[in-house]
Amino acid sequence: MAGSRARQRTEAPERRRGDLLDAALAIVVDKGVTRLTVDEVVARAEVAKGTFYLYFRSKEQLITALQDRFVDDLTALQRAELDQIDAGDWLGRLLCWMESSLRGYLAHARLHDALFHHSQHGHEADLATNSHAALLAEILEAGTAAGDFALSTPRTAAVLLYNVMHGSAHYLVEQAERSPDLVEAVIAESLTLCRRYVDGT
Amino acid sequence: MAGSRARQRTEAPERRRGDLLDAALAIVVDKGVTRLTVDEVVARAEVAKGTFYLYFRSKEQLITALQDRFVDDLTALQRAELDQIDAGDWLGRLLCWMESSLRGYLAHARLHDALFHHSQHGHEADLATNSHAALLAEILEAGTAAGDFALSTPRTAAVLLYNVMHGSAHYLVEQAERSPDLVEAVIAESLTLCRRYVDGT
DNA sequence: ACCTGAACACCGTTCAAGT
DNA sequence: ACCTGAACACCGTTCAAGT
Repeated sequence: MAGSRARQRTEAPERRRGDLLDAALAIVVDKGVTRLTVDEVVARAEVAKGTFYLYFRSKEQLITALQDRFVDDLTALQRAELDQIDAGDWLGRLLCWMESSLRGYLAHARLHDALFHHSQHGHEADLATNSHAALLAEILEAGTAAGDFALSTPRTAAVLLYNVMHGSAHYLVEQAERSPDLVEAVIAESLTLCRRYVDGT
Repeated sequence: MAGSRARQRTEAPERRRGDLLDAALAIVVDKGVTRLTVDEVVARAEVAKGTFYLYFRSKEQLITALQDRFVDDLTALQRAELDQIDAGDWLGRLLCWMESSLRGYLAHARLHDALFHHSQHGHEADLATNSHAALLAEILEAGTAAGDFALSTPRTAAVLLYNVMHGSAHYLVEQAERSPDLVEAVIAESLTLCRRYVDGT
């Protein structure tokens, strides 16, 4: 999207780095992480091969940077959605988090799958490094404090529910014959699980 | 474990294949899939490099074969555990599946992590190809038929609960300071989730 | 300071030649 | 039929030389 013509000898470093990330993103989307080569990244970004290593320590660190950007973007979008919900409606927030996460991941299925389904160190459900899971933890803690949720350890519950969401999204992405019905069924069942789980007995 | 001395010029093909798998397994455990090289596999199995390609189409197919063996072994063990539970106790079976899966994965944490946390095509929650998830689906269907579980779509529920288990196990494996307390807390919370979820309202 | 691209090292895969 | 290992191809990383 950032078309640069008549490139100067040197660019603002942040711009260069962004160009490389954008180039890598496009490649990952259509070939996956494994078949992405540094050669192709630098060709697309129109820089020499050595330049790549001025901005990234390795191919692996490039992928990590892409993952971070992906999660941060998604979380920011969701925070905006959540802000539309009435203060105090904690169950509503939880269901919103679950449903919009599932739909969000599905909307970016190819990228999500390509980025996360292979890497060495997944943040996955780690509340300390995954801002998306942390958002869920916030909701569960607040709802529990408000007396709406019957959870003895909201942060542990966040890990479990994050995995329900993440695994379900992944499952839907993998299903070759992914009918809209299947998507809706999995989302509905995920919301039922949320409701019953936080409700206590 | 299978010590072969004074190797013959040719071996029984199944034996050869097993030797290669065993060699690969040992390497994966201590270096991970990415740093496993075909060179090291053939060195450990004491065959020439070309021989590897008589038994496996590629390095990737070797990893898939290792994954399949891992899941099959684990499922077989669990089936034996489940057979010890009173017929008709479906909640007991479900809780047994959840707890013993978590403990089983943790016991083989390094291998599980090394094998599955990077691959291109995860069976993950696919009931058709993952015999371990299928076992859970069996329990949920039977328990629902018996009227013990209030699940409208047991097979979808199986996907969700499989992801709770798998994700939680993975989370525990990742946690650097994994205290026994954390393990117990996550297991207890997983069982609570199971109970509340299948119980209905 | 930032950039270049040739050279290097590593490793997955193939294949002509052996028994 | 099964096995060998040298040769090939590919690609991540480095580094001496340029502006």
